[in-house]
Amino acid sequence: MTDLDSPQYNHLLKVLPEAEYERLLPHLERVEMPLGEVIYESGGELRYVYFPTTCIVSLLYVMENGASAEIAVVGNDGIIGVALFMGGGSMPNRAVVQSAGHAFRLRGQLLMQEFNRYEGMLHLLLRYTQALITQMAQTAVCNRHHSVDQQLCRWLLLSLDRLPSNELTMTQELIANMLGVRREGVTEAAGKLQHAGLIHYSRGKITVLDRPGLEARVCECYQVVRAESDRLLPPPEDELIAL
Amino acid sequence: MTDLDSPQYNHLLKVLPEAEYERLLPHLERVEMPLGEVIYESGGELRYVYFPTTCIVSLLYVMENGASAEIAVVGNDGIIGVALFMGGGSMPNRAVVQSAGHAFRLRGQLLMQEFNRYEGMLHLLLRYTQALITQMAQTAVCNRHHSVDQQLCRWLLLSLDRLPSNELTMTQELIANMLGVRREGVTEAAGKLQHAGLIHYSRGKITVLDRPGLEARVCECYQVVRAESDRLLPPPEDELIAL
DNA sequence: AGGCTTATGTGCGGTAACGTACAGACCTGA
DNA sequence: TCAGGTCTGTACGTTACCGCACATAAGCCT
Repeated sequence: MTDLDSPQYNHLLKVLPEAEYERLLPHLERVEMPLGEVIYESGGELRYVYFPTTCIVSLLYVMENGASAEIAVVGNDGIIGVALFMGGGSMPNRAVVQSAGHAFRLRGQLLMQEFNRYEGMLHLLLRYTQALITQMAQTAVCNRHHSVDQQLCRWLLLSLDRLPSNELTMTQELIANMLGVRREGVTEAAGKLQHAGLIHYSRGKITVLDRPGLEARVCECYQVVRAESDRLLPPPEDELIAL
Repeated sequence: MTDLDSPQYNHLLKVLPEAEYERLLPHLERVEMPLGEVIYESGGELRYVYFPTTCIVSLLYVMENGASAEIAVVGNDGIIGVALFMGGGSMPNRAVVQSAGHAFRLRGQLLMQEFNRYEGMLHLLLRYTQALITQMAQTAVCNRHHSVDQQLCRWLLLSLDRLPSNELTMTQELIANMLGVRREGVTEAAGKLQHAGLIHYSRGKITVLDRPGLEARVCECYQVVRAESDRLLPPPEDELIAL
């Protein structure tokens, strides 16, 4: 397994052709990503893009009345700031650190140079964006058709996939914001999972005890997203054992 | 206003640089798009991309149990087959003709040549994809937080924006499939709108009588999608009067 | 005209999630 | 050790939507 502190703990940086990675390396700046930090505000300018390594970032949409919903989640499998190379200039949603850790950031201009000049970066980023689109679409479907219980399982598994351990720091209140449901709804759903022995949590720490158990309860949405991501961006070989 | 039968009735083809459009023109094949036709099946291969002119195509996700939900809608503002140039190869969802009409199709290989060789096409398509992403994200939020009434307004307005007339051929049953709700729910919501004098419908024909009235009832989601689309891809000048 | 199909309207009980309110548990720091 | 904040558990009435069942109505074919 790649070192947790290396930029290559991020999958995109890892699978980038050697030459392109070497060019970027001197410009990658390791930054702390504390819980709750807002990386981008909706409509804000895109100075930097971020390659998460040990953190997880949520793409949130916040509505006029303050209600919110998570649209997608990005960890060491991806990049924050897709709108930059898509040509949008600004993000249409907010990006918030959902799980503290680190990321490597890169000036937008530098990424664009690489994106415009060399095929490797372009194709890689576009493939990742395609996976991100799948995740968003699946979120829409899940919001419509599945219960809070199922969505909680999906959310836990998606987070787990992006973390080195089986423990996450996250209050039920925050999870509720992500899922766009009431805090009490999460309490109830989480209570069931705890009762079934699948997780253990206390005051903002959730430990997953039985991952297969979660997978048995989750709706199809999780597997769809997972399968499409794996198809588009095969995980680094040294992680295949963990599957 | 551009001729309904011209490829340039499609906005993307219209704003494409002259030289690139000329190159594509001989390869654009006008095809009939009958109501209900499945353009792509989920997971299918992408032989052609489609530039709708007078038709509307829905991107649908169909679940294991048969329930469905519309993720986005594409008309003369866009292109069907984004996954091709994103590198996915296959679509993760189904594309169905939601309103009959015509489109121009192009072999995937030809689009890719243009995409890889000339900047105009690449940047244009990426910007459109960014708008599509916004639409998907907003669909996810709308599914979570808004009532069937509001969603119906949004859906009608999005469809209306992509049609030359104010009449659409669409049963309540089909609308229900798109929104992922019960047919009876649509009946009720549509009844309210009809009662308020905003629309008139009978047996699969819906006529919008009072567009501003719909806009007054719709949730913020519609305007967000509309604004972002206009920002990323300004509509052709000869349509600006209609705003 | 008559019968079939398809589209729409309506009503009723069931349920999942909501809004609100509050109580207990735990953690931290004075 | 006590106070105050944060996190979690629980309870209750309300609402929106669901699932089903059935009635009505409009078009279509022979």
